[in-house]
Amino acid sequence: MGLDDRKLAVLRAIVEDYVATQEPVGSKALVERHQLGVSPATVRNDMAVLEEEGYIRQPHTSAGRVPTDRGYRLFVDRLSRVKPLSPAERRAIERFLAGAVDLDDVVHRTVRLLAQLTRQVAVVQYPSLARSRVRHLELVPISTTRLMLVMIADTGRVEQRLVELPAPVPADDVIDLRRLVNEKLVGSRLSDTPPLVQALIDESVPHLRPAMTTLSTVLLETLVERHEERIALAGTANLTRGGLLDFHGSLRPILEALEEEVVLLKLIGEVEPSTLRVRIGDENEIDNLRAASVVSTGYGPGATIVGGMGVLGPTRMDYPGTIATVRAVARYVGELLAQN
Amino acid sequence: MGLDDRKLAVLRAIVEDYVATQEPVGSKALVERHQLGVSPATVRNDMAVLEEEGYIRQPHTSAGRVPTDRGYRLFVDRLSRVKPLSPAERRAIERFLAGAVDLDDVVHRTVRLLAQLTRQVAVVQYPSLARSRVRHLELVPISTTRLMLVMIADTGRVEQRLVELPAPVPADDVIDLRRLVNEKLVGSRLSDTPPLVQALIDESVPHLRPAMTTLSTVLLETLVERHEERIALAGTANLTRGGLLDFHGSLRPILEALEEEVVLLKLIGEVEPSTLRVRIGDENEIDNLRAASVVSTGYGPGATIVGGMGVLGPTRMDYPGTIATVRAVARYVGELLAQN
DNA sequence: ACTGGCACTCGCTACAGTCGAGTGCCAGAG
DNA sequence: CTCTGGCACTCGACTGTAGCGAGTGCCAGT
Repeated sequence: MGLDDRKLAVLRAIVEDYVATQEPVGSKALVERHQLGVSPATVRNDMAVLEEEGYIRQPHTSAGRVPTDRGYRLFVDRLSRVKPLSPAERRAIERFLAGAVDLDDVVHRTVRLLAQLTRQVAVVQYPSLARSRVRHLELVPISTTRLMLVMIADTGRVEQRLVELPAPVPADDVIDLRRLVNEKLVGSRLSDTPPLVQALIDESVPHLRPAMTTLSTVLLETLVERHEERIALAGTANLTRGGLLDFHGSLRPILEALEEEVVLLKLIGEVEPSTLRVRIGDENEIDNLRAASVVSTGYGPGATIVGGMGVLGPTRMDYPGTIATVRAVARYVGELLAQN
Repeated sequence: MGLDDRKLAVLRAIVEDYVATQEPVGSKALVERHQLGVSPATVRNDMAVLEEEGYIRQPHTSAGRVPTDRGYRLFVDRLSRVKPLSPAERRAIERFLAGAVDLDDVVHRTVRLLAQLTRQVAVVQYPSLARSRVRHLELVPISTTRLMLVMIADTGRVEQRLVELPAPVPADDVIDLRRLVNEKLVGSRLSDTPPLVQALIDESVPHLRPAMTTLSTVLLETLVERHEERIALAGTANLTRGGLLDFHGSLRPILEALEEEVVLLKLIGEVEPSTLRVRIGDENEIDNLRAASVVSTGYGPGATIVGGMGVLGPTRMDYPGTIATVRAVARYVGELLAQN
């Protein structure tokens, strides 16, 4: 229960040393590397208490201590101070993102940047369509029975889909269709479109109705319900950093999880009003990731949140550093989006 | 030099057994599992010759033999018969690809399919823009000084880019611009556009020239020169299959290579008239992949080739099976593209 | 409440010995 | 000339033993 200040200091020291050295840390080494002002024996007693409370554990009887997931949690919640980014890092972020020409480019650069700065796996969700507004819809005739539907969202995201029309539609009608859908849908949230789309069908002049129905179906099915979310990933090579000591010796489950878009979305897509989320080991809902930790946050222009981004690494990671980096990158990207 | 038929049969047996068991194979086991019709001693003599010629080697003095890259090469070139796909596999391919609604979808499904069937890492290049023809160019005004340029290629690929205009351009002029670029460029190969684009600028009426210049720059820079090629990847989790025995114990270099688009393009993008290419271990130009083999081929509607696809795995892979799968998938995708 | 001391645990390393798979070579048979 | 059986040899894998040392828990003393 009562964890006095020194015990907390000991826990902090253990976490820091273990993260740095990747080896179980013993009482003697601890008093040497940190100014705790007490003897190893005293530290041992504190350690015994910490172990009893489940914050640290011993891999083997004759080894030092290692933080448990619970220990990391306490560390993150109460013991770590935010580690301010170095000017060099700030500059790197700015420089890296400044050159982006495109939304795709922004996302791409961001994910690489995150991976590089944290030396871990980075995940970035494209601005969610559900949270975007329609800026423009374009219909491009490919043949008399085929249209390419292009949707441009206010976040800069562009999606396209081929539409197979039930019957040939002359060029003039395509113009009408384009005008209609734009009039009705521009400015609305994609998540709010279903009723609007229905109205669109109902209000169409009869000879346009079949085409409009197909068009609407595609609009709803693919743009709203399906593809919906896209994800960018980078830094998987960083998983091999710890020489397989992290992740309980097998990258398999991690790599598998990273291949599933759904899983990734779960990881970083659940954007809550809260600013930043840290999930440590067991706290992950996804079984395959029980050996990993995830630091994630939402991003977007101003206070709005249009998507998530995050970083995945071993539970034994530099939490303060990672948190600072993720937060900073998210803010920069948000500012960048706000400019457009 | 003279490798008589039996020696070749021995080599084939060694490759097959080693691929299957992942363990060095000895003379005794060989005669047991294959009907070679001779005694272990004879096989040993043959093995000695094969080793001298560099087709196999011994990991340790008291171990069995393992094929060398050169051995695999000989096996692929002269000893393996094509392994026909099982009907189940054929059906899987058809079913998997049939549901595709979109080019993106096709590529996405293809890469997953390849990874699943071969149980290795799969790479698919999107239809190369350089090899595509322009079907349509669309300009969507975002603001008075911003246009969204959308290009639709005849392969179904769609690319977009934001264009920052040097000065505001009224809506009417946008229409003119659109007409002009479409008149000039539709139907032409992207790789042939540079001169056409130049002509476009020269022939523009003066007041459109600045806008046209910017537009052309973007067109060339981003669509032709930069993004250019896109790549889809799947199955990285399969790298962990061999329990790190493959790949000389470290996935690091492989994962690193797979993160570089440029590298991937080198892998599968160099599409030659030849139908299918197998690069074994050392034969790879990319240092990081010296421990891996790559089976790649081009694909496209009919005889045209619009992109590449391939599979990467340990040198110790099932070449006949992989080759058959890659070839079959590429053909199906080609047919699918031809239908559009 | 902290400290020094001490006995104890147990993983790691080194070393020796055994086992066995696999080889190379050779003499003899076909 | 080719193949075979036999035999001695090599060397990695595995086992068991022993010593080392980091680290602990506990206790008596300040």
